[in-house]
Amino acid sequence: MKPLTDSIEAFIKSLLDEGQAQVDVQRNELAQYFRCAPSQITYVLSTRFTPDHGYVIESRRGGGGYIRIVRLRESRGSNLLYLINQRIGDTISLKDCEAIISQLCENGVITENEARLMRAAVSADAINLPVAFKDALRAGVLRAMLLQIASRVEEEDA
Amino acid sequence: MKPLTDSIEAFIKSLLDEGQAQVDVQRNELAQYFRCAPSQITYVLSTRFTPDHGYVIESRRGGGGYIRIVRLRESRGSNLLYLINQRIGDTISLKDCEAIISQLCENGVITENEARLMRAAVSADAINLPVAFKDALRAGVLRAMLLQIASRVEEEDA
DNA sequence: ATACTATGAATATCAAAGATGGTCAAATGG
DNA sequence: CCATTTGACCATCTTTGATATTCATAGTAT
Repeated sequence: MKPLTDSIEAFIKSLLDEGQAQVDVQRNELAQYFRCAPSQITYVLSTRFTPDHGYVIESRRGGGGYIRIVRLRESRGSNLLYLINQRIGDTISLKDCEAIISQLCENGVITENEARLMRAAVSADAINLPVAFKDALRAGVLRAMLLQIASRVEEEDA
Repeated sequence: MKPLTDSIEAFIKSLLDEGQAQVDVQRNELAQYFRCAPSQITYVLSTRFTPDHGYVIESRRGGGGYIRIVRLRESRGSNLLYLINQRIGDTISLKDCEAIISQLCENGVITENEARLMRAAVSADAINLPVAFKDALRAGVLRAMLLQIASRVEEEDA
């Protein structure tokens, strides 16, 4: 008996294979379709659709709520997925951050203004914590921003 | 099923997009149009048209009553300084951050992509700390980014 | 005329109900 | 032991309805 997890995973991926970079699903609806507990859906998403696997999840509760599964784009030139999953660990220094941000800017992945914003967000001023925690916090902030960049739809560019 | 709130919000914004800085509506009339309880209108206004979002509401009860939605168009510099020096204190909630970021985007101070980056930087995921500290850290990160934006104002003003 | 009152026409408030998704630990199964 | 599956409980967002408040106007008493 193949576990449900695999079917649910395959089903979601089939939705994404229709060319879209993202799909919205309703947790309860999906759960009903597969006759399983709603938390099963959460389980599949949290084990098979992580940034590690090249996806991010956003969701909204309440009436009209949804879960959005976004496929991260393969970065051209700059290896965003590598940066997110390997390069940044639990902590990262300010210097390393700046190197990464500058590189993204030079490769045209982000604009000069976006680079400035990112530098500000990871700066020592922004992160007002004991030194021991700064690098950990910085890792989280940088990763979140890189995930955002990786989920941008491929289009305009500057 | 998209929630009514979103449609009502969009409708009001479309009214404002016709060049006017303000628009008067009648709560009951709007509610009838959307086939919802009048208090639904109040709900939308109080959650999506706050001063942080860049709007103020005035209203009058009784015969000939109305609700006036005024869009604030601040000069960029002064609004930024207000946000940096007054609005953001030692702590700020995620919701308030998001309102402020949306407002900057709607007023053309930042691009859509920059807004996304900023939201990512202050998101719950980015700031991996005990709840008690999140809001304090967030204030630092947002302030640092706003300072960065303020420092570019001179150059590209139209 | 002036002041007061009654009435109807709006909006405000607030709590409850409804509609989602999230979390976590326990049960289950290979 | 590890991955899956479930269920009870929680958090958040939307929608509604009952009740309170405010305002304009018409009517009434003096």
